[in-house]
Amino acid sequence: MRYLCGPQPGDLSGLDVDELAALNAIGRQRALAPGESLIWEAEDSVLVANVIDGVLKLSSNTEDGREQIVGVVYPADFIGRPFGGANSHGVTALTDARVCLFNRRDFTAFAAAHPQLEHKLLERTLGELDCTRRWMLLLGRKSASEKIASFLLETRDRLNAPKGCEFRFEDGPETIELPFSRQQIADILGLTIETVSRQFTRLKDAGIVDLPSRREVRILDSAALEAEAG
Amino acid sequence: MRYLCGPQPGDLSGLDVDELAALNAIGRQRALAPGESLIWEAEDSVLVANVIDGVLKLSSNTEDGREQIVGVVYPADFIGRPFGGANSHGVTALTDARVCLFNRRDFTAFAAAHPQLEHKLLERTLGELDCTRRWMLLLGRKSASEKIASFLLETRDRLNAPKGCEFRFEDGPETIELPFSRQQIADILGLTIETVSRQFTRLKDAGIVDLPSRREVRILDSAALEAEAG
DNA sequence: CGTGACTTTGAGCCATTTCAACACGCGTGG
DNA sequence: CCACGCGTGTTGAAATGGCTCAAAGTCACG
Repeated sequence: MRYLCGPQPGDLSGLDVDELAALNAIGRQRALAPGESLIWEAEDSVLVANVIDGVLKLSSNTEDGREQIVGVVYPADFIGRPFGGANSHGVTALTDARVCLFNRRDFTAFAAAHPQLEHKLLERTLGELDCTRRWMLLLGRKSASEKIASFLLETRDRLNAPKGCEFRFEDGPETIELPFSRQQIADILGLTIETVSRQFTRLKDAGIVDLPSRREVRILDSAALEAEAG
Repeated sequence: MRYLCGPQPGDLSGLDVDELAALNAIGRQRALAPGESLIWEAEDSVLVANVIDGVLKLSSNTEDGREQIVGVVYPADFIGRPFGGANSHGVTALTDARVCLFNRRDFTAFAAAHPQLEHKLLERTLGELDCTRRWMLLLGRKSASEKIASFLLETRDRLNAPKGCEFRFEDGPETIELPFSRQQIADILGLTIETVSRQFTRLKDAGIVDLPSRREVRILDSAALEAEAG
């Protein structure tokens, strides 16, 4: 069960090599430091971007400052609204990141010339919609412990996503390096930072995970985690 | 602010009339009674459907029976996974409904022949993704009273969606006819049925709404509702 | 080392859930 | 026409999971 959205079957890497090169040619690259936001400037300025490297969050906020992270994007993911309306979510780098920006005019023209791209984008977007909807079950109906367990499993799978074709026959204790602070985990799961912290120490005390450092989690008993995930 | 997803700018009604007719020709119509589910049968059987009439829910469930409604679809909305993977959510009629079903083979062929359709579908899907993400803020971060207020405003807007081009200059007390039971409202908002009920009577006691019957809500003070929506 | 940001831990509280009883509306059948 | 039963909704009282507030602990970095 995957929630946070990663490379889908309709990954853009499925594009022709020369198409990809052409696409990159019309974009300009930009580096982001952790905490830095991509602001969608003027109307016909930057509207779409492709993540080259790093991890970014999409977030939604209430007027009084509460935040909900509504998506986490990894390399090869697309962000932005290719067509139509104003952009609706903040986009902020969680790690050092590089993105490739396109302005609307160029991107629209490119899409028109390459129906293949639109098709891939559609497949990708449908996949993300599915992921996002699954995540709603977690937000609306799961307890704190279920949320944490689901989150850890999800993040492990996401970070282990096959980059090449390495298969992983052995899955003993795996250490995952979280690109998130406790506060960000709380904002992903709809919890408070204290609850996240308490759940982590509970899992550690139960021998289900080990916490070598603030940003590392070593899963010792993934069966137990899966049982907790609900 | 709109959450539940309705006709987007990329509404399929933007298709040519003859294209729409051709699309309808390759589908078969099916009627559903309230509570009846659309099951996605064999691999290359029904995979996509277009809502003609009625209201349906998309829902996600935990193994132990908790449910979260992850989307509500109205006439002219599309449901299903046009390409790739297994369908991930249950689809159940909330009212009497009619849908137009397509099997994958036909639909894929049609899409290939009509790039316009894919484009519209992409716009539509991007819009739904935005709506769904906004809904996550509600699920993860809002209190029961904020959820209820948001829900009522959202449902009012959705049910009042312009069918023709009638503008509504006067917006005095409006009665909305909910296509949802209390339990379904709870499953949309990630609450219990009791909490939903209590919030409704609180709003009634405060003079913000009137409740002529179980399925009707008359909004008396929409400003107050908006203030509560967070 | 010292400073500041982040994290953990504790204690009390409160919103929502849980559990349980009751009310309403409506169709069926006596 | 009324009695009955059943699904649905409401109301109450008690329990509780997660939140809030507060303080102490860690770590990275100058």
